[in-house]
Amino acid sequence: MDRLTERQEQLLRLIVHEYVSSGRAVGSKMLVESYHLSVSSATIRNEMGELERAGLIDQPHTSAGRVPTDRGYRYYIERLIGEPRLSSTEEMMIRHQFRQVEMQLEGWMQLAVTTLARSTGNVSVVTAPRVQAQTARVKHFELVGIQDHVVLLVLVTQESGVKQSFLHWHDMVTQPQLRAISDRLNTPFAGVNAADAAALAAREEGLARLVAESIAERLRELDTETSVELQHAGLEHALQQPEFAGGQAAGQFVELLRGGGFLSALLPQVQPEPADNVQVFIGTENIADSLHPYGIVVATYGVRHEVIGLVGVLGPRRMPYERSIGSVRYISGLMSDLVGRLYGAEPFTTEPYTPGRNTPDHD
Amino acid sequence: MDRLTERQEQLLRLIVHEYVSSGRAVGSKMLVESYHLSVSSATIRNEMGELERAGLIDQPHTSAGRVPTDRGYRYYIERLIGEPRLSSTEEMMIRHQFRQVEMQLEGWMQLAVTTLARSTGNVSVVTAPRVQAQTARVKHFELVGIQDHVVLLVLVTQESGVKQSFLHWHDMVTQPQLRAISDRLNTPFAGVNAADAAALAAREEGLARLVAESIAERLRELDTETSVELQHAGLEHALQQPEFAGGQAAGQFVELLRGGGFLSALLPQVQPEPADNVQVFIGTENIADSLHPYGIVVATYGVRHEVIGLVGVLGPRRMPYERSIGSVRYISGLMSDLVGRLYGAEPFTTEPYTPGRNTPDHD
DNA sequence: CGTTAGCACTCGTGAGTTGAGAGTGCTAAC
DNA sequence: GTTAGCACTCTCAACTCACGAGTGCTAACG
Repeated sequence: MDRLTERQEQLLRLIVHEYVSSGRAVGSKMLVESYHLSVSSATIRNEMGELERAGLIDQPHTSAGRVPTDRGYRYYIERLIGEPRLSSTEEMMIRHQFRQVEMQLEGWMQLAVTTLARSTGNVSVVTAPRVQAQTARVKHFELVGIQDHVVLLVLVTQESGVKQSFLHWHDMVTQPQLRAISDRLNTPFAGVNAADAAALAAREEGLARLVAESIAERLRELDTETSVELQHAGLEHALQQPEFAGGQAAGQFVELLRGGGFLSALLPQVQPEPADNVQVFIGTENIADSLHPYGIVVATYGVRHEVIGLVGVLGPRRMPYERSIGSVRYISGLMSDLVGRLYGAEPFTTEPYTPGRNTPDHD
Repeated sequence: MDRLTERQEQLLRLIVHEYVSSGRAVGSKMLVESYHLSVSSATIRNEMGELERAGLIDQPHTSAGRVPTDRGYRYYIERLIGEPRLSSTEEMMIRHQFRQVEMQLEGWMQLAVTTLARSTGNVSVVTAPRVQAQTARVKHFELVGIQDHVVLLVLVTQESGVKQSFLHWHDMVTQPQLRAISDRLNTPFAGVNAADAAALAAREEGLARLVAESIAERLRELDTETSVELQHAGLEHALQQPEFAGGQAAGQFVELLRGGGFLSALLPQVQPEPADNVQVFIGTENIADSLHPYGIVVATYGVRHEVIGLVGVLGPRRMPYERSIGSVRYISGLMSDLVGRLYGAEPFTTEPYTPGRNTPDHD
């Protein structure tokens, strides 16, 4: 499509703004009046005709106002809003809240998702950062007796992942016994991957074998893990939107979000790198049909090539993209920074993480 | 209120059934026709007048049919449905599903909540069983080096609770160093409660002090822990209900459920013991105003006096109480049984857990 | 040639209107 | 105690209808 004239762009901007905030199709006369434009409504109509021919806006029916199309939103985002940022006071307030919470991933995620929901008035989602290493390798494991027949296995991998599971053993288990196994096996298991661990397990007997097998099992899980946990917040906002008035649409939306279909539909179209790169998918731009009714603003966060999580905003196609992009960018930068501090100082880091321009560099 | 006549009870039963399934106020003529009653609609009207005078049913407006009041539902539950059970094939299918899942609390809870939601067509909730001991005492702790400056503390209490937290230390930490601390402190800390732990911590220095303080902190958390996690499922069902048509009501509902206000509103009115005792709260019977619009069917599950969790169904006042009670009772019995197996064989158990009559005793 | 006033036309929306239907209570007869 | 009949009430869905917001087109204007 060719570049629009200055005035057409201005017009498109107004239409998007007005439609997003009011939810009703916007007409020429109303636009002239409420924005005190210096041209008549007839001129606006002519220009609107242009925009419609360019496929940027659409009318739901004759004699209704115009509504932005997916392409219209796209043009708006690409060329009309630049790189939106939150106001500095807002950034400060968010930063301040993050400083309150202790140095724990859980808390950060929780805070990120609620902040984002509040800031955008839409549903926000976040996933835990996932280590990108192809194969998990043992760093260290520990056995803790919980009950006579129950043992807790805590497995720490070289990728800084911690995984725990309960083992049930038919005989009584004592702490010294566990200590002995742990002492004997930790050395041969160091640096071992799932396949190796399974091989090692085959040579063991009794409880030690159960432990070794369980380690192999956990490693396999870490390698093949696809079920990333999705946290979300702000569902109550979305349900207020007229788009979800009928129980039908609302039900589908909730199902998508909670049933887990959302992530698997979204992930294929998200570029994992570079982090903090905000990506927007509007309506039919989404690959998966199930996402067509929605607008999505996401960014990945984390340490380059190593740990990557997802943070984003989900709502009806009619959503405040400018604000959402700004918020997602800032939150993702913040999360990258925090995760970088947690993982960044590690020896296995090969490339240092460079904070993006939206990352707070002083506090 | 005095006992109703046989026919009045039958009538109330029909009204409840009809209203719950149709959602529309039920009138005399319609009742006579669709249930082929052997009396005329006029007689029904007279009887309905009685029921209305007794406060069991109500008409939303003149010339509308009747709708059960909270007291009407209460009467229905107390005297008209006995002790509802699921069909044996249904119980079998549920039991079968539980057998598929591994011996892990997480999985059980997940399964319980989804099964209950599907079975009742409403929102279901479940909390993890919480140990009832007044003061948590250390059984054993373990330190695992995660990174140079990060240590994972795994604390096991005598009540079989496992709690973990990350410690950040300004200097580099090695595994032998951790081993030394763990060896030295595990003995004096055995059986210690929060206050004692804090006292012991005061005598330590450096990293050991950090560890000891963190243990004391965790114990204190276990003692005062009020924020029980609530899992829920079946939100999509509830949103289909006409009661939640407007975004307003739906938003409040979601907020209640996810904002955590629900549990703190519910808990004060739930009797924790005995387990598997199904309790029903209808509309204004709920103490908290925020719960007035809803009907709630809950039971506690777990081991007597020791570990207690909550499982239940939440929906609009118009909900299938009979079915919900049956489902909740069965699921709670199942969960009690499972938790009993996990905790029951423990030495700290003083009274053996006796499975209720709804507990599967053969499999 | 861009802009604008005027005009004819479309069509969704919301406010009334209206009739059908479902409901009720009451009364008198069975 | 039951029921047929009746007068009455009130919701609901359908229908009409005028309004207004919107459009595109055309002709005139600077």
